Amino acid sequence: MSKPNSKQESGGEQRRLQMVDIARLAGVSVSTVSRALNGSELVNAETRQRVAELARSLNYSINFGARNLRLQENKTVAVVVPYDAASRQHISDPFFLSIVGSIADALTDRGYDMLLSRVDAERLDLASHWFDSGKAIGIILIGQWRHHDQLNEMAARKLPLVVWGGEMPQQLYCSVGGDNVLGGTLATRHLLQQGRRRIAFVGDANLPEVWLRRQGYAQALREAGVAVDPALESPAPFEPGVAGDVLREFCARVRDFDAVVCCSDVLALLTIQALRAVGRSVPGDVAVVGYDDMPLAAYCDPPLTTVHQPVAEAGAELVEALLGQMRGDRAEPRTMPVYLKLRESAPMAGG
Amino acid sequence: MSKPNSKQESGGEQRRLQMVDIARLAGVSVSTVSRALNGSELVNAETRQRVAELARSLNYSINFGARNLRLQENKTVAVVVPYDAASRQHISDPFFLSIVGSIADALTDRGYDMLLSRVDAERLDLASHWFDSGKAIGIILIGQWRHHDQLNEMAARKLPLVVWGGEMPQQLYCSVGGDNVLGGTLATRHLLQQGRRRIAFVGDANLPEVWLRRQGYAQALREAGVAVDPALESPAPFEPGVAGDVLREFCARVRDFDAVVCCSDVLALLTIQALRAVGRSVPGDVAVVGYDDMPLAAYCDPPLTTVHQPVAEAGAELVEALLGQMRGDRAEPRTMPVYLKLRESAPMAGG
DNA sequence: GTGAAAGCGCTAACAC
DNA sequence: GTGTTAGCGCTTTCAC
Repeated sequence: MSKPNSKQESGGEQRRLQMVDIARLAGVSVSTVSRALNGSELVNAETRQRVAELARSLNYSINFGARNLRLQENKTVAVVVPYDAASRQHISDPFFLSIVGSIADALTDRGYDMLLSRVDAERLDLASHWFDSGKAIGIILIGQWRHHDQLNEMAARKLPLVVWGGEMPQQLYCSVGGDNVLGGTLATRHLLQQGRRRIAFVGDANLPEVWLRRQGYAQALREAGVAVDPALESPAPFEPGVAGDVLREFCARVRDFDAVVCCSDVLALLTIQALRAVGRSVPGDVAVVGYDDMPLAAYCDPPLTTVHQPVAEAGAELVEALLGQMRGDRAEPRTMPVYLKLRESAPMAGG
Repeated sequence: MSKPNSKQESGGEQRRLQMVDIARLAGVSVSTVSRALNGSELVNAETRQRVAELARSLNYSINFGARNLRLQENKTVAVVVPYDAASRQHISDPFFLSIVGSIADALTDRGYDMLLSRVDAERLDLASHWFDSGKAIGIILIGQWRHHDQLNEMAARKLPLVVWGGEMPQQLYCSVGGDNVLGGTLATRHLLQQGRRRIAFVGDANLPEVWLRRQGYAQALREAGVAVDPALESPAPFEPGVAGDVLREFCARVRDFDAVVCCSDVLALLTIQALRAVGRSVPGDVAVVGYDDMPLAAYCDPPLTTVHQPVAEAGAELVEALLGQMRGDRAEPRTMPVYLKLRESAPMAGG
């Protein structure tokens, strides 16, 4: 036997209404209620109407747990944001947060629910839990971080998975992302056009997206006949705390550069602060290009020239890729266009 | 009869493992597997071990839908972010996004899952759907917006609900928020101390939090013997697009003020832009205080003096309030301390 | 210590 | 057109 619900209903706790209650009140069977509420043609229009009204007036809504169990279906997608376990940083980069918002919209539009969670960036594979436990029918992971390998394993397990990030060689999983190589190229080419020649690069190239952006950066330099100088690279991570330290040290030690390509707007802001701390002006002494074009980029000091990422479209694209995958489509990685947004930190008229 | 699962397993789709599979492989019954996996003392230690290992090696995780249905329990909380239906803006204010991150952490720490969704700010009551449908055991709503009344109704229905926002007169629901009156007072008092006398107020006082902040603002002015001048109030909403227009118009029309208290950091940035557009400097001509102390506030131009909200603690506080409520505690509103973070936009040494 | 069986709230054959 | 019934994957009494 079993009576999980048998504990006395305490105080004002409202017992959740169920179909049997509606059925009793409407004087029909539960099947009829079920059919009526699902708009089945099988049930008399008058009955259907009556049941629907009763349910609405009683504020009844169906128990989705039960429904999903019975139907073997689920309309929940897990969105997972990795975090740095070492620093235990909160989800805070405005770009990631914007992407999450965009996904929320896209899922809502398609009638899906969104389960938001975090996972240790060193154990991306743990995200599979959401699928294995049946809590979600698929997973959207925000960023590849350092574990391309884990992602490939997950894909090999046939996990419905889409990752925001760049397309890498030997990639089994489906990724959706901005065109990182192009972004790196656009940023660098713009600086070169303004007459800058000693261009630094800020970002941790262990991350696939950064690695791709650096390719674009190197390629633009080569096109212009400028040598790539490893001394001008600062592997700052995305976490603002650590990054600030790294950049202060870098700007204090290295001074022979006149421009910087940064891999996020937050990094650009931190770079600008570090430069000012050592008495260099932006864009006068050093032109700075950011990445992401976060909503606040236009209101910074100076307003940031930055590579615009298609955040608004990203949500829809990620969701479509996931749903497509579950319909059995080939999980082709997708790369979305990016463009350079010109503002003051690296203006048109060379500084 | 029923065979919802009968559709031929297509291609590589992995069928989800269930207890019966583990049971068969372990040569025991499902009951034993269930007990073993739940660490029941009733089952032989050796068997328990064996089953646990088998399950792990097969990547089995329990089906929570079924478990919850059977146990009449659910560890999912709905977090709902209202949006402006007119402008259909994305969730974008960094402050709200930070709060969501903070809640995500707090829920994870306590073993709860988070369902994130949006709701039309004019129909906050629709958030009750998550509870009514059994998808969530409680609701955390980010902001009261204009519908104190709807929130009261929801509370009257005994909905497990906690709202981020200010404590208002005749409030039936449980709110958790920063001390808005104090925030308004601190900001205003600081400006007065720097010798400013014509202090503008930017924010839509139809929103409870803004209304409370304005009380603090007015109170500080009165303390100092300065008259409150309605001409110095600009009811800019939180949406950056609309707010930008409102503020540009305001700054073009009204010029006899030397300081501004803004109800968010984003509004502060927009105000600074609008002031510059009409040739006024910050903090030289006008000192500006923001609200929220968003992560980027320190990196703006100029770095923002702002009222720091306890974002990191907010998540835990909201979650505790919700869980407490479900344990039957009185749903007392909670007000958390705030403080003024001094930076350049309204510095100490009067300007 | 373990298994058989009932039932959580719902849907969909299958009867009538 | 509507009711009866089985069963989705799990937990737990009850029997052994």
